[in-house]
Order: sequence, then structure tokens, then C-alpha cells
Amino acid sequence: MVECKQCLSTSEVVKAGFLRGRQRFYCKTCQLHFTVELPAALPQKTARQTTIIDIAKSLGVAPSTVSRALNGSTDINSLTRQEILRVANEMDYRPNLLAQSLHRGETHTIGVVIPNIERPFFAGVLAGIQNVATEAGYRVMICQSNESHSTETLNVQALIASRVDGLLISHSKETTSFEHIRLQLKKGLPIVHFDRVCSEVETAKVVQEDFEGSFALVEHLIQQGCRRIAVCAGPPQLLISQTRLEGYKAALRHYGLALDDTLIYHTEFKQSESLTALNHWLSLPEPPDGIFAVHYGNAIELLVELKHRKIQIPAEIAIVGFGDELIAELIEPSLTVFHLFPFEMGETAASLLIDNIIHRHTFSPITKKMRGELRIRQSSMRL
Amino acid sequence: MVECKQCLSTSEVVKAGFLRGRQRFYCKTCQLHFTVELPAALPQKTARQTTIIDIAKSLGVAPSTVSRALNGSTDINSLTRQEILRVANEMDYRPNLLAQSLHRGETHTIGVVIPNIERPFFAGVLAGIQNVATEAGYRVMICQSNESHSTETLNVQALIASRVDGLLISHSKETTSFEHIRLQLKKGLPIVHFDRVCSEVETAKVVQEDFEGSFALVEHLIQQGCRRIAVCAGPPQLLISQTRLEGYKAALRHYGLALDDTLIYHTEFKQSESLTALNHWLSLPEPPDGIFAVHYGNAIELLVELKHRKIQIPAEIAIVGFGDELIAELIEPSLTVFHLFPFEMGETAASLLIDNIIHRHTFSPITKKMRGELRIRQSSMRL
DNA sequence: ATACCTATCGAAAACGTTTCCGAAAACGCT
DNA sequence: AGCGTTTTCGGAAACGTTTTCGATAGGTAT
Repeated sequence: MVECKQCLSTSEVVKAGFLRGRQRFYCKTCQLHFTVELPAALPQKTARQTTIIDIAKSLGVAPSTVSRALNGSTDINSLTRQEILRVANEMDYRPNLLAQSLHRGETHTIGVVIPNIERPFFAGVLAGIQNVATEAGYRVMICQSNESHSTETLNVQALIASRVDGLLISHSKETTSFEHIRLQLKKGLPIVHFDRVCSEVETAKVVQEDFEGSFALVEHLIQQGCRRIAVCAGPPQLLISQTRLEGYKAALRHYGLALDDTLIYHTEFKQSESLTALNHWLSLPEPPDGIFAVHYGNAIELLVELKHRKIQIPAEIAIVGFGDELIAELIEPSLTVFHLFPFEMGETAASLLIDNIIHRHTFSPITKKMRGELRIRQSSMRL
Repeated sequence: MVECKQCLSTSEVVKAGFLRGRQRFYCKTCQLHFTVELPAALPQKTARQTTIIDIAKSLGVAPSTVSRALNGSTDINSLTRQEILRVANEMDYRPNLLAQSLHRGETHTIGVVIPNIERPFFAGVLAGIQNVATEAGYRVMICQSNESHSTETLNVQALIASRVDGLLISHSKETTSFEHIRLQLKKGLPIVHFDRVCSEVETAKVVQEDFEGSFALVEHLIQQGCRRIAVCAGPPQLLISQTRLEGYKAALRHYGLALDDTLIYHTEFKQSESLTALNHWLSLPEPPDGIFAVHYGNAIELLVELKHRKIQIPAEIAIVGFGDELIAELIEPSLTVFHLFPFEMGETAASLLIDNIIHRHTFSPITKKMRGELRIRQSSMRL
């Protein structure tokens, strides 16, 4: 009935169960188990990218020779190389970066985690990152945390799974635990924080002049005659929120103004929160005569609402904000801001990281501070 | 002097040149060439991510068993699996996606090529893409062409080298040849065009209501009493520019207005070009009483400049634009626009692509058109 | 010729997975 | 016991590179 694969006899072959749907046999003389193969489904060739092996076969040389030709090794005859390069070009050969990376143990890719790609600030940072990364031969993989801690952790894990050579991260506003960062740091992954940094982990960092900018804005309000300055602060758990609030307090202290807790309102970077803040402030026995919004979006929102309520800006209430976009200049009255340079921040962070990747051993976790710029516009010019 | 590696005799060994810096020998009896090995530099263990092999060794099982445990195969004892999962978790195992992808022949990554990540429209599209991609278990790799054709070609090649499973692309304004796309399409790579599409290649496409939107905007201007409507058109080589211009012309024709070539001005999406256009129009014997800006940025620029010159909007000149952002609503007068939905466009394009990837065989190159919305604001309300 | 040397190539291992195939042990039934 | 069956595991190949090592053919000096 059935031939043994070894001795080709049929007499000593017995059935021996099923294996993955196929009848299994046992030859008693050979003591050999075997199954009969299914009629092979035809190979179903789908179009592939051409490989080094394809080139090697088509020229009758070894794959190693092709590799040498493509990588500019000297261990190869120049005629052979020419021929190989010609064929490679002809077949539109593109090296498989997966195989290269797997072999080399490095991907030449950096991972970026940001809260939201749609915020112009982060889009600007991304552009800066891409700029220096591309220049240095690195690719960029971007993830959004959507301001969620768990998503941020998943993002980091996904980037680790892709074996990025380094990580650039700006934390979500929810993030108060940094174990996911510390874990990778311990494994030796180069990490650079930017903008929304933390003090709990020893990484290189790129920050804004959060303290100085807030101080300058509030100082400016005071110099314009404001005496009761409210602050629309950010999420209290974010370090940059805290630092900016510190700048606010320091300016008040420096100019001998009292600190009034009823003038401090914390938001979560959400829509229409600032309106609640405004209602609160206007209901006070002594309403503010100046508002400092830690987040640019809140400043615009407040400005629009003040206009809507026919409150004179800056005569009755002056307003200033942190961060800048085209709209701040075009809205009426135009908004006084502490201008940031997101593109440059991205560039700085990326070059720090790439430095960190290349000089893995001799690297110290420095902190760089980006320069900002006080841009005085109509919303605060009372004099 | 030197022992032969095989016969261990020294008498018949002679020098035989140098090989990569090392002295080479030849044993005449054995007919064997060999070199003496250098004192091996110590292994320099740098921290690595844990692999399946690490887990296998620490438990004394085969790598294949670990793989089965991690992938939920039934071919494994549940106690073994538990133990393996425990150790994997303990060692913070993350599968190496490079190795997985190399083996599977697919990366679960889609490549995106856009002109510029800082343009809010594209940032919105990206967010939409990321949204459905993440949902479907795909990663996203983003490249910017910076409006350059050669960079765009390099971008595509880089993504191909990374072996993305599919490609989403919105062309640079320079791109008039599509060989780089056709080449990959011929290799069987799923490709979806969005926004700045082309008609030269047979791919699935997602487009805006370029014709309908332009028609609606111009129709609206006409209904508001405008009779000489200028158009600030885009780069003439872009298909969407052409389509929008067609919409403009069609509306004029439909309402019996003459087409005047002096009222058509082509820009390249650059700063202050629109001012040149404005100067040109205002110097005409019969200046326009309405302006349609194909690109949103130009509309804002023109609006600001008109205000600056104390020209009444919309009384003297009404103005409308294509595309929308927060600023259009907040600027004074607020700008009438044909509102687009970039996020939804990104979602649509991504799900089309992923469909294309999964059902590679049964896929037809359909074109989807995103709905837009005419939003009438002050800049055009003359009645 | 002989001794030594260089230039150029191929074979094979390695990177970390998955999967195919089969072996061995355990199990269930007469 | 004896036979057929199932469960569970290990070995090895494969994905596409790069790199190490060594072999060979053909030099160039003596």
C-alpha cells in the first residue's frame, strides 16, 4: 500500500495516527515515522522586492560579493562591482532595512512620543526633529499619547518593539509615574526629554524658559499698571505648569504684590475651561485687571470672551499668554506673548539625542534651555 | 616556530603573506593555509533587549517552544506556557518587530508622504491616519517632501527600503512625473493618494470637493452682488489647483459672467505672493469687487492687507477662501470659507489603504470624495 | 623555478523570529 | 500487552543582510 521512505518496502508499514490532518505511518524495519505529503499548493508567487540573492543568482556570483559591491568594500574587482551595480540598478534594488537593522543591531530610527500632532507647537517640534534626523541619516517614528498615560506607555513599548535607537519624549499631562522611562533607561536606551520634561529621571532635557518667560510677562503687566493679576495655570501635575506658576509668583513677590489664591485657576488644556475661570474671577469682589494665561489657547479663548462681554482690553483687563502662533498677531487686539521656537527646540532635542546615540559612553545628562522672546502687542499696552 | 593547526608539526610550516593585517602560514604536509588568531578583544557586552533565546535558555527549553507560548499556539502544555509567560514578563520581553517582519514578509507599517507636517491641514490628516492605523494594529512612518520632487522620490525609496506594507501620498507641488509611484505600483505595493492626487496613475484616491467647493464659494460671491471676481489660484501644475480653477470658471459661466484672464493670478503657496497679486488687481482699470483664494493662507494674507489699506470688506471687496482654521473664525472680519475635514480625510485614506493591503487581490482603484461645508462669515456678507 | 605575496572571491555564521516536520512520551482502548 | 492516537516538545530552515575566515589564482620578486 504505502512505501516506506527509506527501505521502499510496503510490507512492514503500519498506520500510526494522524499528525496535523495527515495520515501518519511507521515502518517497523526502519523504525521510522513518516507522513505522506499533501499535493503541494503551487507557490503563489506574489511580487517581491528584489534582494541581494536575486542579483547574485542573475550574475552567478555569491551574495557576499554583491554585498561587497554595494557597500564600497575594496575587496572586490572594479569590473565585478560595475557589473553588479548595473544589474542592481536595473532591477531597482533597495536594501532591506529590516535585515540590515537586524544584523547590525541598530535601526537608525528614533522614536518620538508627543501628546498631539495637531497642536501647532508639536508640529513645529516634529519638523525640527525631522530636519536634523534626516540630515544625520536617521528615520523618525512618531506616536501620539493623546494626553493619556497608558497610551504613552504603550507608545514607548511599541517603539521599543521597533528597536528604535533612541527616544524623544514630551509627556502627557496625565503622566506622574515614570517607570516606563526608567525601565528603558536602565536597559541603556538613549532618551531625551523636551518641553514637558520631568525631574524624576536622569536624562538629557530640552526646556523652554518657563520661569523666565512667565516672570517677564507678569513683570510686563505690572509695569503696565496692573495690580491684581490672575493666572490661568495649566494642569498642576505638569512640571512646566509648576515652573510657569513659580515665575508668576516670583514676579509678584519681586514687585511687592500680594499673592491671592482666588486669582489662580488650574485648567486641563481643554475647551471652554477658561470661561469658567473668567466667570469665577469676574464674580470676585475685586476682579483682576490683568490675566496671564500659561497656555496660549486659553489666552485666545479669554480674549475672545472678554471682547464678547464688551470688556475693554487692555484698559479694563490686560491679557498676556505663553507661546505664539500667527493668530496672536492677527486677532484684535493682538495678543502679547512670550514667543517660543518649536522648530529650533525640535532641532536641539534631535541633535542631543543623536549625539547621545553615537557617543553612548561619554554622555552626560545635560539640560538645554531654549531662548524665548517677549513680544509686546496691543492686548497689554496700557501706557 | 609556528605549529600547524592540523598536524601540529612546525617543520613544514612556511610563511604565506599577510591577510587583513595578520601573518599567514602554509603547512606543506597538510596543504593547509591558516593564520594565527589575534588576542580576542573582550566581548564588550552592551545592554540588550531580551530575546526569545534568553527566555529559552533561562528555562532550558527550545526557542520554538517559547515562541509557541507567546503566540497562543495550542501545541503547548498550559503549565509550560504559564511558566514561559511569567519569565517573559519578568525579563520585560518585547518581541523584535524587525525579526518578525523579516520573517513574515510584512511590517504592519504604512508610509506617509506629505509636503509639510507644519501645515495644519496635513497635521490633521496625519492625526486621522494615525487614528485608524493604530486601531488596526499598524504603525505609521511619516516623511516630508518639503514641496520638492526629488525629496519626494527619496522619501518613497526610504519607505520602500523600510518595507512598508502600503503608501499614502499627497504630492509635492513640483511633482509632474509619477514614475516613482508607478514603479512601486508595478511591484504590487498598495498605494492610496489623498488631497493632492494625480490622474496619471491608477490608485485609490481620496479627494476634496475641489470643484464643488470652488463653485459654491464663487456662486456665493455672485449672489452677494460681486461681478468682477478675482481668483488667487494655486500652482498650475497641481491637479487640485486646476480643478478649483475649473470650479471658479464654471460658476462664472453658469451665471453669465465674463472670464477675465487678468483676474487670474497663480501663486506657489509662498509668503507675500498674494500681495503682488493684489497690487496687480488694484492697478487694473476695473479692479475686482470679490476675491476667491484657492488657498486658505492667501485668503488670510489678502484680508489683512486689505484691512491695512483701509479697503472695506466686504463692501468694496468681498473675500472667500478654501480650507478652514480657527483663525478664519476669529479674525475680523471673519472669513467665509469652504470648510474641509482633514481628520476625516486621513481616516478615510488610511482605511482605504489598509483594506487594499488586506484584500490585495480583490481591490479596485476607487476614488472617494470628502464632503466639505460652505461656512458663510462676515468677509462676504454684503446683503 | 622557487618563495612569497596580493587581489578577489565563496562559504558560513549571525541577527531574532516563526513554522514545518517529526520524535518521544503519554494516553486510551481492546 | 499491544495497538492506535494525542499531546507536547525540539531541530532546523527560512527571512535578507553583513562579516569573518579562508581558499585560490595569479602575480612579483629573487
